Amino acid sequence: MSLYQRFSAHVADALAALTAAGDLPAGLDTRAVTVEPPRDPTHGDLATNAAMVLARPSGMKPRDIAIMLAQKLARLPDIEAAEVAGPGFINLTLRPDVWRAELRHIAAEASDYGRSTMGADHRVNVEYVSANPTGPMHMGHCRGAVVGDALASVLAYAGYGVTREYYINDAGGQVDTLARSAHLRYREALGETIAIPEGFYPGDYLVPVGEALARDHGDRYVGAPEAEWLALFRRETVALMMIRIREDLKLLGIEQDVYFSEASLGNRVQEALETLDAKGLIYEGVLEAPKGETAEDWEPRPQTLFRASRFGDDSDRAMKKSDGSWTYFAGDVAYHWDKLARGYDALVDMFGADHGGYVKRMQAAVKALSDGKVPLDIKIVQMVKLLRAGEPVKMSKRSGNFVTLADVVDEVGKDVVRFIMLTKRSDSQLDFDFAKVVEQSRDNPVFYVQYAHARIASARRKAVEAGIVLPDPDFALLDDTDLALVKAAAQWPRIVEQAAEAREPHRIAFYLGDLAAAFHTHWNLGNDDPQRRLVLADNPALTAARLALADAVGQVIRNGLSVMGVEAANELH
RNA sequence: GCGCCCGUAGCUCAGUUGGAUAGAGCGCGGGACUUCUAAUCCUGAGGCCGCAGGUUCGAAUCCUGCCGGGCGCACCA
Repeated sequence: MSLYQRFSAHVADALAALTAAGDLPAGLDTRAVTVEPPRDPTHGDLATNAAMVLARPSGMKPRDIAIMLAQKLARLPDIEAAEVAGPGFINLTLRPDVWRAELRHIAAEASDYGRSTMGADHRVNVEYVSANPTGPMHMGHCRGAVVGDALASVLAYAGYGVTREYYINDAGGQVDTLARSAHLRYREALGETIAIPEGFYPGDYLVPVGEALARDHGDRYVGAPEAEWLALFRRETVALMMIRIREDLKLLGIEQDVYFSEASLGNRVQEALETLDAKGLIYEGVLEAPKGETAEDWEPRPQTLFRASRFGDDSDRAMKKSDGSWTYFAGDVAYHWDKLARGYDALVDMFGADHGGYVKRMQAAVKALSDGKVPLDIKIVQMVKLLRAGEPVKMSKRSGNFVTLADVVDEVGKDVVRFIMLTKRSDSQLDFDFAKVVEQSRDNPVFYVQYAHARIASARRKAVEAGIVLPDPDFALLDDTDLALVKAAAQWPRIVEQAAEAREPHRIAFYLGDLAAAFHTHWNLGNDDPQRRLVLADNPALTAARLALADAVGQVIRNGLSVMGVEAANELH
């Protein structure tokens, strides 16, 4: 039980006692009662809004409730002061020993400090990346990959059962184009001089694919009609591309649990359609022409439609094209139907910004298929603008000349890429400047956090080098200035729960920045006052206590970084 | 025309899901330090939270309507 949960329970107990004594009416709804650290630290360590929330339903004045509640809370041994403030807040100041105990708690829990049970008994499927297997990973995929992966980690850390999943779009026309492009490279590998026509994939990455195909099949398919090789080339090329993609993802430390092939859906598409049909949600019809800009080639066509508009979408959506073949959407419906069948309590999809228009129909489908029981949360990930010392990096998709994920990881490192991708809310645009992200300065949050961790490690090294014999730490030696650091570290369990609840992993990065700042501030006190330094050669007892304090901060930084998929450094170069 | 996202300090962004006097970094003003706990630090100024209403004890946060920016708008994936 975290510190916050403990005091939450104290407040609940106090309210129950007041109710039992007849000071509060029975049956009050206390769900809106919160116990949180106030924004302004001068207001104490914790504050509760209980009196204000309960004023109306109890027909009492907030201050009257607050005074009664504060008196009860003030009697608790862990609480130094309980004061009524403002419109009816109760500000709680905890005894310093509470923070000393928390310090022991951090040390004891170590890498588990901050883990939560909030997600126990809940299984969540997080689908991310899901890049088309038509080329290696480039930077466009990178952010969704990192954010999705970190989100999955946050949820796991918060106790959810998490499946990390990748949907392979290996069934559409793009994959045929890929197979044809690979066939060209195959002929090239056998000695032909080829020209790559417009509309084919021109990238060099298909050269080794062509070589592999040539190795495996000889010249059997050189002059053969497409029907003889297309399916084979499609399958083998996709398989090779997926190997490549998984290697790329591994460079970022990402390994997903399930790689789900669209092509493997088979008759599940039909089954999903029938499931919807049984609910009366499928019909043959003609969609209205889109308003506004008149599409030049629009004409009314009868299609098999899903009544998405009943579930909040703007329009009904086609499951089958006018020629009777499945739409991409139909496959995705079947895929989500499959996920539902696997028994998840919640689904999360990461979408690129350009797929924003797809959100409502997907949610409509899941709502329809699960009878509204399983929420589908779709997170939109905005573009990353690549810069080099302030100048935009030029990319041309046509020539196949894009910045690959592998190149970027190679240049700046996995940890930098991952951290930077989490330094902003995922639905806002992000600048990624190759120069800035490796800069060693206060401006660079990666460095700033790593530097704090490295300083902590170096302080202990220094104590050892100085030959200081450290006794067991006695936290009674720590004063309020030291304990302020514990308060910052003790926020971690809350941050985990908030990030999981909001499904916003960037909160971890922001928190670590704050925690690092608190540590650096504490460290800097030693500049003016040598007695405030962590390592004091003439005071082994205080050194031991301060180093243990620093270790606790280091532990929390490590825990946070590990959720982000970033390694903590013990020294920087 | 419709839908979604966004609008917070000069700039880049946070903002504990409705809490108290709205925060951080950069930049700007002032100061400290000639060092190794300075790969800086302290401090100050800077705000109509796009605008106008509404909901309530209380709104940057929720609702409505405008204004401004981005994205998407039948069979592609």
